[in-house]
Amino acid sequence: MTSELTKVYDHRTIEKELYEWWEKEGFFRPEKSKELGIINEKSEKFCITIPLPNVTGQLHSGHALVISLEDLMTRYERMRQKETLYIPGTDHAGIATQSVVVRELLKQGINHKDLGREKFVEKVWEWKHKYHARITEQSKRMGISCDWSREHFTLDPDLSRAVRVAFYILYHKGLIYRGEYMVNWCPGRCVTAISDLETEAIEEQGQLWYIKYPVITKAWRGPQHPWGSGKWAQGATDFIIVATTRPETLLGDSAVATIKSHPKFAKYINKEAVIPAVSRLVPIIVDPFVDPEFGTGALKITPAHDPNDFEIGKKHGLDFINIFNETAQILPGFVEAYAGLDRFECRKEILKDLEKEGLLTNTEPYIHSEPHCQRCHSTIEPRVSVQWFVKTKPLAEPAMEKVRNGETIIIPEREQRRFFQWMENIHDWCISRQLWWGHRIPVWYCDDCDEEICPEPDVETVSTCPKCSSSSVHQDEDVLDTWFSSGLWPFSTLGWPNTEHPDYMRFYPTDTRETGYDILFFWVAKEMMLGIELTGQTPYHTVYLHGMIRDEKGRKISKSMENIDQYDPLVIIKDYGADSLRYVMISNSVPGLDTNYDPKNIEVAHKYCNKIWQASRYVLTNIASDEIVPKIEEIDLSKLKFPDKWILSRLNSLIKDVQSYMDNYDYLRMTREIKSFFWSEFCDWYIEMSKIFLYDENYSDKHVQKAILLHVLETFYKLLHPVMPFITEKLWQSLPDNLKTTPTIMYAPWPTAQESFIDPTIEDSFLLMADLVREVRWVKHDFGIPLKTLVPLQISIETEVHRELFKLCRNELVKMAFIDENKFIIDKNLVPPPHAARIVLRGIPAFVPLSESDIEKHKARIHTSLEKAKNEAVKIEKKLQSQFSERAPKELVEKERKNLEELRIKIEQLEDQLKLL
RNA sequence: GGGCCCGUGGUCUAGCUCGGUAUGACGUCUCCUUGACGUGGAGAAGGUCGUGCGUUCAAAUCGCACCGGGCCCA
Repeated sequence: MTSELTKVYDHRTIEKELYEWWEKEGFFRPEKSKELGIINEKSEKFCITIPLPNVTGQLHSGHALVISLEDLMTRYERMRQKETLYIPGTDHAGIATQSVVVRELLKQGINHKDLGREKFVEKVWEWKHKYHARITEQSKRMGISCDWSREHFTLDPDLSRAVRVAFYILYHKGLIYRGEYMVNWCPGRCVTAISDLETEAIEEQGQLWYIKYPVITKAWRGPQHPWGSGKWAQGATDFIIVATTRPETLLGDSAVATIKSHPKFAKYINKEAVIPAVSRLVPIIVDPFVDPEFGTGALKITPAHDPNDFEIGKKHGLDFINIFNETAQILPGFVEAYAGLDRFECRKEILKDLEKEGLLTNTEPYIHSEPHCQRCHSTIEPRVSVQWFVKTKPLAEPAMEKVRNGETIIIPEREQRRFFQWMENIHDWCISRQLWWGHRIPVWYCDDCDEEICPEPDVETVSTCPKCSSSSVHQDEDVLDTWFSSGLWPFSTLGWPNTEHPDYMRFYPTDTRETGYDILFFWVAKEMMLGIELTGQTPYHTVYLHGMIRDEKGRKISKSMENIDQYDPLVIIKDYGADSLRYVMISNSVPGLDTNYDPKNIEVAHKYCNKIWQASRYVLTNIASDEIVPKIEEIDLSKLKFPDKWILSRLNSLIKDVQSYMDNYDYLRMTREIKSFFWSEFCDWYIEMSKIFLYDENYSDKHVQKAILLHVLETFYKLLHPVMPFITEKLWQSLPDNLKTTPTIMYAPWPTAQESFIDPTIEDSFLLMADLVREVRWVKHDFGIPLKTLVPLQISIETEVHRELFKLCRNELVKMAFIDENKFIIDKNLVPPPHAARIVLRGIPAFVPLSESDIEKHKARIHTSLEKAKNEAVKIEKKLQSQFSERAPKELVEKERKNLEELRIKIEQLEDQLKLL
């Protein structure tokens, strides 16, 4: 075996090469583990599908977290000898991709509408091909162990067929319908309907305008002069005043509403008001929706342009008057002067004219929240239009049931409450989008008899109407919401609708959905609803929701930030390596909570890598290339030395703890404990103690320590592998061949604890020794004695237990504290020698006899610990004097008493020492 | 308007379900060129756990109110 490890850890020389090797060997494919005999027919399986990224996107901190967590889960389960499949893929991202391409074309002076649908879609495909490789390449840099041979794209033929089948089934069950409803319309760049979830409410400083609408009376039968003449309302005597934030919509008003008991306006109920500008006569109605406290207690009703008014309009059978074209410009036919104006320009004009006509009574500032398009940030224009919807209520109930009965659990638990809240108040899901990029709605219409046709999924196109045989039929122009195809992801990627597909039979339902809490409703809810409806099963048993990655101050990370590079995963990987990035992601994330990513942490992780590297170098350089070191199972346990027993005890405790953390998704503690074991126990103590034996020319059983060094390393690599796949694989590969039973650490069996190695007495003895070593070193420090100068030590033992503990660690104590072995005395009731430094540990007095020298430092230190002990004692005394002693559990009181007793002994001994000095 | 989350040494962070001497890291300070590592080793200092009231023998943890930051829904 060779130990050709470079002097310093350098991720650049290992990561890329290893990934290529893994991929080339096909280790990510479940078939490979079968071939190698790692798993068999009886093995359990584990399957997870990636939260599909946008095909034209690029790796950002969110993806880095996703991949870190999911690959951790995947590699862990794979090492647990499960047949493991992690499915990658990408999403066509309808609106996002289309708008990017539209913009790009515009830069070239091409309007996509001029290009036409077919040509445009071709262009988008070109774009897709160009960028598809990017996110894939970047994911690979993270070390993702997914099966690339099973990669999917939502617009590929098989997944498109899944969409057709899903639509067909839901349509014919009546779960998909077409209807005229008010939708969120983006009149900006997107020019399409979008779902509630695609909007975001932004608080804005707006205005509330008070507008007088004249009321028809016997004396005044309506305007006699044209709008804008200044005399439009001349002669009117009665007015109803409405307050609005959107005066331009009055062009589409079809009623004015108030409440029955309105002090001023009640008398106008059932009369008619005249809408300014358009001179339309509309009824004055009563509706409980009107809030008497708000504005004037009267509302203008614009059923076609406000969601509340839409409901009121339907209830009262009002006219739905659309005043805008698709980009929210005023249509002709209302007031010619306004035709073609943008909604905000029109607002200005109309206000000017209202003023002129004396109809604007008041203006006040008003903060209100308005929905904006998440993509292009335009103000949403509510619009009545014909759209396709999924009936969600019948789908939501079974999904909630699965969560209620625990078939699917959501982590963390409070997200479950959020899930229910949303599902209980779910609205029908608008699935049509006025785009060209996506799955075209598989419905045709007959131009002659208006028949609506949703043919069998494999019918490519409909050319004749089945009802009237007309050949004049056309397909719906719209495409489906991207989340419709994403909602099928956990099963469409496994071969559905072919339920005989081997992947579907083996891996469905999948095991885990890992994603951000921000898309619980966008996506997880839809996967659950569609999955249960279409496959009869919940698509996964666990939903793990992670938080958002923010900067170290908790701010959102955005491209426009200063120093954005230090948050860019690609830059981080280049400079520090994927292992370090993954470590930071995993060791700082708590389910459901946002993570503040502090660039400093990446340095810490990188140092950790180097430490791992260096410790491995120590071990490997101590083993000759032709040396055969036995495995742990092969060594004679009676030859184990104290440090060996101790580290094996610690290692097995660690394995146990890690297992429990993994079971509870507590990755923070898992990584923390592995690191502290490795650094503070294995490196700081075991490796140091191993030198006692390895560097002793008279010691002939060095193979024992070597075997243990290798065993601990090997186990440690395995425990850490799911977190840091590259460095662990690299170092694991450099271990002697007889230790390895698999070609890659990816398949090496996950460690299980061997209880028989866990020995509390040994651990206790170690702690005693470590404390004493520390104290002796302090004494040397205080008296200016070089660390390696041997000093005498006398320990006064009172109990057999202590004698036993010291007996165990005697040799190591002498070596680690640099004690003069000839002057090392452990005995009962030792009398303190003159001029000795005294050490107090657990009430065991120990002395380091010294010649008289500078003792001030030592005195000062004793004073400090005396103070500390006294303060502590006072605290406990107070506690014991309170009702604590009567009411607290006996064990606790007892424990405190014992603490106090020990402190008192300590104080006494320290005081003695001060006197002696 | 309704709901949720967060507020812990200079900085970031765990703990809060289920109350019992506050976790880890960075930074700071002291000492150490020890044959894997100075990207290292040995130590130290630093916290009224946002504020107030309450429950309790005991509150970072439970309850209420308030302040500050964020998110979601209407």
